[in-house]
Amino acid sequence: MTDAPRLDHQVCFALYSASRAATAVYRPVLEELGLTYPQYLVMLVLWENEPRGVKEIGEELGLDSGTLSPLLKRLEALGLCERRRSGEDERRVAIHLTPAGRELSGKAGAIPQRLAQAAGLTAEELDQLRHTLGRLTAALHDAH
Amino acid sequence: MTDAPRLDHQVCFALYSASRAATAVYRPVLEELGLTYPQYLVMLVLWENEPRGVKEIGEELGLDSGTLSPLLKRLEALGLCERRRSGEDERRVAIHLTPAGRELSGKAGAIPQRLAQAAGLTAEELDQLRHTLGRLTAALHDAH
DNA sequence: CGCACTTAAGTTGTGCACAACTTACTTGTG
DNA sequence: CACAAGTAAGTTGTGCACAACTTAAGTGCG
Repeated sequence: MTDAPRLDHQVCFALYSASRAATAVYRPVLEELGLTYPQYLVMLVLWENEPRGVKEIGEELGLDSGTLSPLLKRLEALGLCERRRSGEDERRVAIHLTPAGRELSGKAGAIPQRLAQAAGLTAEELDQLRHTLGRLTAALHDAH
Repeated sequence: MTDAPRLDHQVCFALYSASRAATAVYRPVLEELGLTYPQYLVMLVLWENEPRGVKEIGEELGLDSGTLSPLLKRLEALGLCERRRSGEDERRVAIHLTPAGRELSGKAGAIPQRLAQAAGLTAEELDQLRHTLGRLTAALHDAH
């Protein structure tokens, strides 16, 4: 057996480690806002455009209702959003931001710079990394 | 506000997405072995060298006893390892592989190639990605 | 020696991920 | 219209991650 299989494992482990390290950098900053990283991602989606259905949010983030339903209830309990049954389609739940939820966007503006500062990579390297990861994720999804 | 902060967020999200997509590719293969991805990582550490203390395994993988203690109990329940209190230092628990645990290494040998096939990247790109992720993870850890 | 300090592992509690399932609503087809 | 099929959201159960804490064993200094 060559060492090639070993290398591939390390790519997967490298992704797993880097992802956890990145969210660990975000954690103390997000804690000031009272958000977890997945909650922050949902807020980013809503800040971009709202109201949104649970399924739409899930498609943006690659999460299903099993993850999002309880998460959205927690955001509602924090007073950041409201869940309203759609009138046209009673199956849908439209997620609306509250004024407090909209306001949080301002406080969150400076957050992403923390990662850039902590990353130890140049802007070009970060850009290339993002691009490679995007291609990788798409290919992995195609592989089911 | 420029769009630079936005980009940085996307790097973090790209890591998060790629990591989940990669473990999703591993999942059905590991399911045949009855392992989850974190359990597989622990087995990789043990296949390399055993017995190991819980703390040593944790240092290799960046996990603490809060994660590893229950995980190791599940591996023990699967009959893959044994947890024995060390004689010299009664605080330590040495994790030994069972014959079944050692045998699983053979079945697991072909696993990492699946990711390579599904990745849609060249070997050089994977190698460079691994290297960049390693630098990134180290820098993020330095930033506490 | 005695006792504070440190360390290894485990426990508890919260919040994701994800599979599998349920419920309720909508849509398409005869 | 009726009803099978499809769809949106929620529920249940398992297994990580991680913070905060506990327990028990080793270490070092006065």
